[in-house]
Amino acid sequence: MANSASGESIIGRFVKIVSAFDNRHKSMSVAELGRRTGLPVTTTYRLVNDLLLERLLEREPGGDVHIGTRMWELVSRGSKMLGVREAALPFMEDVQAVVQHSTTLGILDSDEVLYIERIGSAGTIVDITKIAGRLPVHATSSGLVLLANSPAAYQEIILSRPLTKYTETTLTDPAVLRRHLAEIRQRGFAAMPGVIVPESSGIAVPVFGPDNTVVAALSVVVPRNEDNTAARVPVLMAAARGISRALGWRGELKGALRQSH
Amino acid sequence: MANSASGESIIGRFVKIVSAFDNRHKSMSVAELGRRTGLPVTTTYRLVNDLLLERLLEREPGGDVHIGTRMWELVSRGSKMLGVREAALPFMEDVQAVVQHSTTLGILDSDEVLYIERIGSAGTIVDITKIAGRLPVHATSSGLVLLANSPAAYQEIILSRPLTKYTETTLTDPAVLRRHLAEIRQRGFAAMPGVIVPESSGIAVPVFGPDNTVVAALSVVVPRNEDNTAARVPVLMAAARGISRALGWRGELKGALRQSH
DNA sequence: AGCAGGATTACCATTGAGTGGGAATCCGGA
DNA sequence: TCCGGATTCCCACTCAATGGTAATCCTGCT
Repeated sequence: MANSASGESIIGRFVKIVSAFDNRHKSMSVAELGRRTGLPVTTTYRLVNDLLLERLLEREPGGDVHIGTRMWELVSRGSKMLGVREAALPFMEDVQAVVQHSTTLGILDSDEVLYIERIGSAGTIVDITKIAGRLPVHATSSGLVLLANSPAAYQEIILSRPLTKYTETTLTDPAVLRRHLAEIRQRGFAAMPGVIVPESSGIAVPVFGPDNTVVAALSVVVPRNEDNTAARVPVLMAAARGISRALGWRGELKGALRQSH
Repeated sequence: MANSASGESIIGRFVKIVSAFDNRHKSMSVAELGRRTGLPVTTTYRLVNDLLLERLLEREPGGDVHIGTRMWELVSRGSKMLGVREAALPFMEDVQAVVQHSTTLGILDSDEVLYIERIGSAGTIVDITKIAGRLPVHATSSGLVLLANSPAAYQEIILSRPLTKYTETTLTDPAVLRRHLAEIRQRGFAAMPGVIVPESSGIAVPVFGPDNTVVAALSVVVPRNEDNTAARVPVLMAAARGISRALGWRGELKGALRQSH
């Protein structure tokens, strides 16, 4: 589906171009953009011009281009995620005020955890979480909470793959994980010490949507030595319930009704 | 530049499609999408499929489509705005804790103010500001702060157009506005009672970037009757300085140096 | 079940937008 | 001034994109 010799659609090339920008490369010359994407020079320039016309890219004085405001605007107006993020923000601040380290909000996206918001006091802990960053489900507390509340079929897909062992405490045995997931589902939270970075541990709880499904995971990352789980879980749970309610969740009514059938 | 009868590029159509989604229409059937965009049926389906492949759009169980996670991710990783937003968030929370009404962060984007973040207590005041919302520069405190710190040429472009008078207090006379802008630039803040909605008034201050230019405006919206400007300005200014510093601003050094030449 | 009306997919001839190599031009630094 | 890279211009080729029409799939209604 494409006019190009390499057989890509314009949409594909568009994604390539936008993907060329990241945390470390927020702007670059068109020539460099061409190099990074591997697209032919002329093609790059033509496409970039189209994008500039639509203000999806913007040209800065030096000649370099960067992702345009329009792009952000389009996404923000129509994206469903913004609802969750906005509803969560005040509660996250509350959690952050108490826990003081690093509070994150993550959702499940194509077999990984995608962090859509993060609050962290200036110079805190080792926390590799970044906004719009991704981490594997099996090695994060958020991921395990999300996985535990996913359809069984999905769980099996994840569990049946080779799981990377990041640290000594990372769980990689499907059987052990399955047991853990059941526990998490029942207790309502996941506490994972040093699963991906040895020095810090994460605690996560589920956030519910109107239809009683889990839409996100709220979590805190704290230094492993002061990992006071018992005290933190209630704080997180209260915040998560607040977020859930703001999203239109009405307690566990539905679940109860379903059981009565 | 397009294959289409109507003479649009694919990029243009892509924008049309994404634009079809907004606050009130976060998901819809492909057919409706076609209607809203005015694109031929077949074309819509083909394009949507391309977008689904790249995960820029996502299909939900019912068959409706909505803007994909990938879209948000791409933008968030490369966009320059995120830096400002993230740096500002904690300070905005501080302001919000004191002022209690509604705190916003806005930037200048093609002759309007684009609000990139907003915090508001649950049920507060009349405040039409929305995240990713736009308002005219001449009728908002944020807009006036941004305009006051823009190149003179840009100011003149704005002032030379017909300016809508939203309420009795909206300034529309170029001469008066010019004087106001000078004042704002000198005093370092703008306080506008009921410029766009009669019942509420806004106070805004500039946020500086590393090169000492104004990159955003921090503002609060309060009920007009308790418009305690004198008390609010220092709070805002302190926060704005904090944000600026987080962005790499180093006081007014550069300005001072320039003067010494 | 059978039917109406819309959403979705399949088919297909047509064509001009997109393509990309190459050359000319425009920079900024040595 | 010269040089190397970035950017723009030029242009012939061609297949991806186009957009009708028609078939098929749903879904709710009678």
